[in-house]
Amino acid sequence: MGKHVLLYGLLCGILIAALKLIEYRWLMVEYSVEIYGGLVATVFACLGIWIGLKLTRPPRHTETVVMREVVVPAPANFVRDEARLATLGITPRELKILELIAEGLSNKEIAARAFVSENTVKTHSSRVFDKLGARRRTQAVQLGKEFRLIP
Amino acid sequence: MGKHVLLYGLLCGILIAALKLIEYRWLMVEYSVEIYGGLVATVFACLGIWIGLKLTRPPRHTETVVMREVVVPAPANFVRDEARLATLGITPRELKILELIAEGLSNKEIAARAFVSENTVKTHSSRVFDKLGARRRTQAVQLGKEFRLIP
DNA sequence: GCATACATCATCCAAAAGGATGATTTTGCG
DNA sequence: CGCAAAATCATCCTTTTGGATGATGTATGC
Repeated sequence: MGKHVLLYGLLCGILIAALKLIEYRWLMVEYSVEIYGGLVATVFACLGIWIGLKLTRPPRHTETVVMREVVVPAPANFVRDEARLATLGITPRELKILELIAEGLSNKEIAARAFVSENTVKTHSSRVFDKLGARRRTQAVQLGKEFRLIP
Repeated sequence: MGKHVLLYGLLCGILIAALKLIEYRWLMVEYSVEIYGGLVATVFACLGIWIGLKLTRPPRHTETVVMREVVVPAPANFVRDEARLATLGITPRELKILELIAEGLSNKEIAARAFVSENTVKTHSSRVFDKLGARRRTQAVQLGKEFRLIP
């Protein structure tokens, strides 16, 4: 900011000098005042715009640490779309796996939690991906939420 | 915007009239040119600042509404938790990547959509995983939603 | 001028995920 | 009982993802 003020001062100085010069040369000429005024007006308008822009540029990192604990908008009113579930032909086990995937668990963790082998988890997830038309687990989660199969 | 231009024109008109008046009254007085110039400079500088501020003020409704057939579980009233974003130190770019991950895109697809290399996407995602405390992208999405960083 | 933050890209390596396929066991139902 | 759907597990192979680290360029702040 200090640099800007300095620059501003310098510019003003140069301007004043320039104006003095113009003044001495053109003061006698007709319409000199109008030209002079116009010049001053233009230059200062530009300068003003520049300053305005500088002033409003927000500082990059003004850490306004305001802790604000907000309860997550829990999907309390979640109702599973059983119809869609049926039309897609997704089995209960596959849905369970999808839910666990949505919780951000790895296949290994899901296997541990569901008391099955990791291979089984992979089979279920592959099937559910097929049925959802997903190619990745993140996509499966996205689609699962869209279809209201998982909260 | 049109309103602003009109207002600007009107102001200029009034100003010119005022200047004419001043001119006729004070042109004879000594130092009149200096005073005149100073006045013009001040007024136009203020005007410039005002215009600069107007220009940088983000317009209220720049967002182009694009209809999407995807009707996700109505996050109609989603408000990003900027405070949390700041405390976690997640940068805009990282947030963008997180959003694209949540849409179920692969790193390659994200790279294509964000016009960067896949390596860059991986860097951003790694950073955002670190900051979120996630080990997988599904987990990152889950946490991102919990923290209200993404819809 | 120098330190910092941010964004960008790269390389190497390991772990996880995904696709294809086949086999075995459970379970529900006519 | 016998069948079919569902669930379970495995193997092989490819792709994706994640971790660690370093380099470069560009702003910005002090």
